[in-house]
Amino acid sequence: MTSRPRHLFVTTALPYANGPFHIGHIMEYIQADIWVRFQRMVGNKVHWMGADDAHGAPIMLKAESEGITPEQLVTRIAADRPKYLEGFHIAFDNWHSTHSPENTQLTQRIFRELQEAGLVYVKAVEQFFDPVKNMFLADRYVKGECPNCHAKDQYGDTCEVCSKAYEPTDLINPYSTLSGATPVRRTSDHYFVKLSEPRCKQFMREWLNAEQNGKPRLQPAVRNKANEWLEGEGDQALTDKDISRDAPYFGIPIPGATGKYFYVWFDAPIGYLASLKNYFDSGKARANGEERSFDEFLAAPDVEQIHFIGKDIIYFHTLLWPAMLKFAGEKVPDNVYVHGFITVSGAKMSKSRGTGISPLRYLDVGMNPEWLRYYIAAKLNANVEDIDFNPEDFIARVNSDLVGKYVNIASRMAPFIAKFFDNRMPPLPAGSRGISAALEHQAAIRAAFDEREFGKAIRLTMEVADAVNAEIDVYKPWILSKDAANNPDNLKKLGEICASSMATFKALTLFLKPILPALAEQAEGYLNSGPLDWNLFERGDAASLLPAGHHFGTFKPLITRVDPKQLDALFESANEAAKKTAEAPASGPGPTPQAASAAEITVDDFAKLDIRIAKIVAAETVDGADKLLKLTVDIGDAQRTVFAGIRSAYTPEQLAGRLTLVLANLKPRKMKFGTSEGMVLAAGPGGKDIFLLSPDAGATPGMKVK
RNA sequence: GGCUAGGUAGCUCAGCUGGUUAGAGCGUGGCACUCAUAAUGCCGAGGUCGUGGGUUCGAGUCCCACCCUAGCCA
Repeated sequence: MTSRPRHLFVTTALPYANGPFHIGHIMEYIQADIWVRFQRMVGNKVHWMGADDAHGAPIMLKAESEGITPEQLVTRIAADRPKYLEGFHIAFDNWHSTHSPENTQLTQRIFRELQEAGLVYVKAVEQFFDPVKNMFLADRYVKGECPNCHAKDQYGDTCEVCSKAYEPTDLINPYSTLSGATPVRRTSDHYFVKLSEPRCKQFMREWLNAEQNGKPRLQPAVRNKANEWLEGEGDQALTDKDISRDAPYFGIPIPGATGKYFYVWFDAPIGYLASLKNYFDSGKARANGEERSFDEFLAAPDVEQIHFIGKDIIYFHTLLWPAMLKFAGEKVPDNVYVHGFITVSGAKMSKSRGTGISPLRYLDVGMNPEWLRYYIAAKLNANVEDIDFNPEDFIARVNSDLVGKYVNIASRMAPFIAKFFDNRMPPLPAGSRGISAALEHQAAIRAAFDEREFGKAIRLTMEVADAVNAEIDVYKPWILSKDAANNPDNLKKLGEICASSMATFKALTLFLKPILPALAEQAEGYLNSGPLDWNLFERGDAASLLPAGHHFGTFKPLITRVDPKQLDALFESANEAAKKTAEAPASGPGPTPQAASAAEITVDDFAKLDIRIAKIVAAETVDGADKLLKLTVDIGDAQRTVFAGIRSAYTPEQLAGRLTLVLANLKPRKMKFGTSEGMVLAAGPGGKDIFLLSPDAGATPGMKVK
């Protein structure tokens, strides 16, 4: 507050425009949104840009399979974005697209500047070419037999069976996954950025290890990782980056090179700048108080350029992107803040297993977006760590902290204030545990927000809330209120605890405001305070928090508790949605839902499934899991333990001794209760309607299904 | 395989540059209270800080090895 405001150009990773947001995107946005709101509350100027990452072969192919143009696909996906962003109170200043005139212009400009800097060269590359689709094939579109262990149907980069890495051209009997055709080798000129050049490496070395505002610009884990890539030797050495793709490709044309396009990862980060340019050109920046032009702003030394990203794209943001900007003569990024992934109940997100949480479903089942914001904030810190969404933990955390501790303070004081003090602020007592705690912690809370240690900010905030609740218990206002009407001493004491509680409540509202903007706004309504910001603590004394005589608004319940049933609904619908996508993957307007079936696979794909007749030797319930049964199955040559989510439809007694089908080569999965070594096959929508498959008479355990 | 990080109470996590009986919240057991959205307060149980070595007067905190988890190897 005393220093000049910082000017922050903030971005979050551009979501790939071939699908809707998932919980991972939302987590990143929530992290950045909290940070951005906090920065605004301490008086800094923030410009937060988002955009769709629209280019690349996957989008082109997906559009083609739906019979629409890539532009139509991208437009359709983009149309859904506001639902999510508004739904979770994500306050971007601008949302744009990499498929835009701004991005074309900037990308081509940066490319030319890199050329002039002597960092671009052309080299012939031999690659597989699909003679049917008439296009070059990226590694993931080529499959064949592993040259090392001879496993069939391995991708063009590494073998999933023996983990051997190789070139796609090493595959035996390769085929295109797009057409099935045998690809031919063909040579084409590609453009490369010379990252391996000494001055380039020297720059990256300096950039990676530099300090920013007296602190390392990168988190230590990120810096270590990037340094490792940068300093690698031999076959680990940093290689030049291939930045071109041949037509057909959905992307930005390379100037002066017919039939060549920029690889999507070249123009994607430039999309940050394109969104910023669009923000300036459309007048939004000016409306947001920024008087400079786009070019002035981008080059200004006082503007900090900060990227929030996930740990999967560290390479691009800490090596390629800074180097691109540097040698194009642009200002380089100041910070890259990296976060981990979000898991659900310890399992990695997986649409096919239905463990992911759909953000839209979350809103549809009526859950409060601020619950999720709070929960995620409580788990976030500045490290590159994965965080886990645990349903029980979620309920406990939200209900206990937000309802039981924070909102409860206003809720338990409001009636007294209305009844005994004409809904006005009584005079503060000399000492107050709550206010002291708030004043003591406010600087640390502020620092924690700035450092993205949101979990720490919340811990400290809850300490303040605990202090007030304990203080209320000492005063016992419910006893004071009994004769306060004709006992001046008790009336005074009642006033003290009301005043202390409400002043602290105001501070707590401020602390939580970056995380809970809508709730804070309601609380501000009751506090009749106007929008709170960190100026509240400028004077640092208790009396300035909330002056005596201040008139409060009408108290209304601020937030409801989480109902466990809502979480059940969330996961049920997630499971149903997952089943639907499993049945009709990316089919768009094709067959009707009832007729929907899975995408076509080959006999070879089917052969990968080791489905066997199995005898259920034993079945038992699992303590602590009301959906699971623990089954011991005989699959011929072995007995396996399998956990099956069929308890809603079967009792252990119904199962013991019967035959069924088991997928025996499913990767074993560790669960809270043990390891599940296979999957029992069943059909049905769920609940009581789950139907286990059975073989006809005569089948014996171990027989393979084929 | 190499590398990067992490493994602290049932659960989720704090523990700064090594220093007295290792902390919090949730959950759990008991008590108190009833103003409040069955909210709140107090007391208690619960950890050989992944394992094994080492350095040190002293290590969850430093070093080595190993095990497990996650991720990266573009």
